[in-house]
Amino acid sequence: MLSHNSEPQNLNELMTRAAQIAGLTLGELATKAGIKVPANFKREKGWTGQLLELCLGASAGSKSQQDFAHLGIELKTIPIDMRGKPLETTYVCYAHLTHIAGIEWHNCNVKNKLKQVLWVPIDGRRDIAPKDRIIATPFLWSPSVLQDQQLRQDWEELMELIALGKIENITARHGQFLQLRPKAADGRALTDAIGPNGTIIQTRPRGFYLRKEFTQQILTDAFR
DNA sequence: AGTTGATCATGA
DNA sequence: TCATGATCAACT
Repeated sequence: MLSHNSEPQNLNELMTRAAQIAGLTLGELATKAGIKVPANFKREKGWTGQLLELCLGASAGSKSQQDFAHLGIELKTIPIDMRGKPLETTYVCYAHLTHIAGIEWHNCNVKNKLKQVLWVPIDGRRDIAPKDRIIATPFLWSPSVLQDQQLRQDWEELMELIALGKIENITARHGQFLQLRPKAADGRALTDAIGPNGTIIQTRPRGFYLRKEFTQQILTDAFR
């Protein structure tokens, strides 16, 4: 990175910066940052998110917390098509599969990550070269009472299955708005989980993801 | 191995 | 065509 912007000191500063990148292509933004855009994302899948972290001044290296911890804001890019529809699900956080006693919705990672999100929609159509993909208008979002309830219901259903040792029965088809899917370097990665009868088993690491139907609603509300 | 940033690619 | 399951890279 040639220019990692300083951390925005307040919400106003963050939103001003975000507004200034709207309409730029990833190529134009990358030039400002002094980096090159990959021809495709077959290898650098998280490149766009990292470019935005760089340009908006997200606290780099500070993992397992919000991108702008002092502001309580999480940054998320979301690929959209010409009509503004999400092209991918949205990763939320890693799912802990053991030591889950005492974790409730109100103090869980999913709820905390999504308290306040700065969404940055970006044209993600694959027939457009990454350098030509245009950044749409970023906006701040917090879950509505209904959205919180929707996520909570899915989360509780998934966590109950995990707690009951049924992780291997969970597929991405569970959950209406929040789903659980593999999240690892490859299929060989393993982590501890609760198995049948409370034994510890090894399974593929998982992560929580927002379904497109959920993020579509967020986008619709934001631009309505 | 865990966790962040995500998109890819194949089967249905 | 599309979502699920798999995968890639960086950093700790």
